[in-house]
Amino acid sequence: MAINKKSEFKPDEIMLAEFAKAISHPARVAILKVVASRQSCICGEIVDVLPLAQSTVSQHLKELKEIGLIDGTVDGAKSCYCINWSAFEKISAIFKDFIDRTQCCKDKGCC
Amino acid sequence: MAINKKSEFKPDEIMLAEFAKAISHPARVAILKVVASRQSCICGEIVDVLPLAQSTVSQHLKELKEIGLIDGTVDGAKSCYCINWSAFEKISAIFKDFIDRTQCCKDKGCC
DNA sequence: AATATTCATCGTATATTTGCGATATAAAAT
DNA sequence: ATTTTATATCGCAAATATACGATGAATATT
Repeated sequence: MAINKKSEFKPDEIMLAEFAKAISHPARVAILKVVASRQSCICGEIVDVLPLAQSTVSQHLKELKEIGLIDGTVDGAKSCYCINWSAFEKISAIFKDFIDRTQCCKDKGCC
Repeated sequence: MAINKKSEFKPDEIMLAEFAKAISHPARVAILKVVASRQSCICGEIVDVLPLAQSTVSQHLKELKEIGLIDGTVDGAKSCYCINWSAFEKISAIFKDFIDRTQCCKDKGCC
């Protein structure tokens, strides 16, 4: 590949693609659902309900944390994760905006 | 990796992840925007506005076609692409449903 | 008929992702 | 003090994704 062309696109296109990538693996979708439904939970609880090794789950958690969708705080020997709701809302808005703007092309025949 | 664990997740989690993957690259986001804004357009027009080689664009178009987001029809020597609106709406609904269901965890403290 | 245009596909190189076991670290329990 | 528990990180292997040039097939132009 040699060169990474991603940076040559528009900032909003890059941002949307990055957020989409964050939920582009069923494990991360599942993790978000578990964390959201329990308000907060420790890593071990997530490992228990996923068909993945602890180290793999930890890696997915790290990715979700890096994109900002979840927060992780150390609680003794445990790590407690929860949804970062303000980030979640911002990302949701970007998704909905993309959908609406695209949809508008169908309805109005313009953009 | 040896084993692909994706299939061990729930169907709706797999579906959401697949759709997210379809827009997880800025090139594909850009392609969708171009195709939608012009109602339909030929491959060459997309190549003209993207910083990618023709073969690379063709590959991204193929991915979008495989997930169903766009339709492609041969028009002489040219290939004409357009948004598959019914697929787009279905996918939009899946995204919005995920967002709403997650959001509900914040508001109601349950799921 | 010969040439040019348009585009999909193939082959290839490189980068990234996915997944796991092993290990390290820190806290908790014994 | 030792052992157990919880989790992050490292190192590795395999799978996927990204990107391009070359080629082929089909249509269009000359």
